[in-house]
Amino acid sequence: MRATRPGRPRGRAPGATRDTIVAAATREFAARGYAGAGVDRIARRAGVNKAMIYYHFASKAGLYAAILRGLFEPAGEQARAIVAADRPPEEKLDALAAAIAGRVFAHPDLPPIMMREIAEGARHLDPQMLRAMSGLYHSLASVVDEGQRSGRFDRVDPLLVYFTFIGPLILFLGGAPVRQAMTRLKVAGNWNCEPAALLAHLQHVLRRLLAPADASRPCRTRLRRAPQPRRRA
Amino acid sequence: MRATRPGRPRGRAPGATRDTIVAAATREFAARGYAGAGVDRIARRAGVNKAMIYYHFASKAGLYAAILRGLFEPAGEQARAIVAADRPPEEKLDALAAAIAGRVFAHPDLPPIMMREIAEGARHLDPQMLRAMSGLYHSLASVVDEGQRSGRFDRVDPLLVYFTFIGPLILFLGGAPVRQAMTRLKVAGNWNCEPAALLAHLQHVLRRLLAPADASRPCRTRLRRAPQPRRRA
DNA sequence: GTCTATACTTCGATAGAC
DNA sequence: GTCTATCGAAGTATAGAC
Repeated sequence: MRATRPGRPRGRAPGATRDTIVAAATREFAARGYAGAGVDRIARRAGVNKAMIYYHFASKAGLYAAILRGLFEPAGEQARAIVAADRPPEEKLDALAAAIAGRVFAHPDLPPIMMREIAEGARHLDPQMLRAMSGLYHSLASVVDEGQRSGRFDRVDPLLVYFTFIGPLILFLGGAPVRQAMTRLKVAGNWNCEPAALLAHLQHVLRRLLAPADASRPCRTRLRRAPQPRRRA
Repeated sequence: MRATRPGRPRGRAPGATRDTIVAAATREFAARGYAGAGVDRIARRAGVNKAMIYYHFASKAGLYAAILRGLFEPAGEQARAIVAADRPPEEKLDALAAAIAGRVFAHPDLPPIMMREIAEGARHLDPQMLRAMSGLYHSLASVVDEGQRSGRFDRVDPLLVYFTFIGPLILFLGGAPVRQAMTRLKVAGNWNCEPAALLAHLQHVLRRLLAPADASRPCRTRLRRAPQPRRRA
């Protein structure tokens, strides 16, 4: 462990400048998107000279990629550990949901960044990062599959299960500023709830969704192969 | 009905230039966001001179606002009509889901634009448009409330019901390009399903979520007032 | 209504002193 | 590692002819 060098501006420890930049840039990218973010603004936010950003990260794109790596990559390992555990699928599902949600709660910048990255067709994501993102889905899918094979879960397309969980999670948390604006507008009484309540709700939804069906009602949500109906490439 | 004037470039009907610009700009904004979109690129996409955009819309911001108005405002009326109908709440809920989903299916540019606007904290949305957006929620909330009062629906926070529906819808449809990229990467077997299957799934989720609970199990997802746990203003 | 040419600004990136 | 100064590209917007 090295001590802070006295001669350094603001008395920063080695490597601290880099971290400061990453933190500031994460917030800037989350708030304004890749195109909307300004290197000048990031530097001002971080209290760092703009040239330092290029010294450490070579380019705006390099900085952005470094941030995405740090946000997405660690998530997969945690998920894999949960899947590998020796527990009933119901518990694994709850644990998986809690782990993913906990990660997002801890990183409020993640939802806006993910929403934008999705909206942009993952333009800034290299194959490696795409794999990292899909790993989360595969973890959940394998738990769902496990439960379905043993007859403890109803048959529902794992992809739809995944989006049923991740969709509300991301949109709700990323939408907090909008809901605040609506609350200020007196447009509704209560436009928010605690993170813990959101997680409990999503776990509840998954349990009800995957509860074995009554024999009488056929399941309508089966996996289907489909042509792309969208016009954009 | 006026005929096309022969002297006009490309033989456009009056008002057609404006519509052409709107169509091209919608795709550009959906693909690259407000900041990322270029007036030059929009003009090129539309096959129109850049000056015409300023002639019709005064500014990039004006063009964007016009597009948002056209996308968001008509949605609310359809929803209100469904709520007002004399039908059991289960059917209203299904109809509401179908109407909202149908609108999004018909406008593939809507999900990316909404995701970005949410991520940006609705920076480009004026109070009027915020009200238009919240109207959709209020319609669904009143149906949920109706069903809960009559004991046909389980007690779940309407806000969470709303996000449980809209979250997967937006994220799944907006994420189609990303899933295509993942399919190309051979990262998973099937990363897609038909719109109709998605709608059926979401209706199924809502039905199961709102099905009256067994008397034995207490409902954990109640509405709560909460302080803002997020650091961004 | 349409087009050309251009003014003005912002922004990513670099050179070079310290 | 840090800072100042600046270049060049890209982008929004306008003036003015037709």
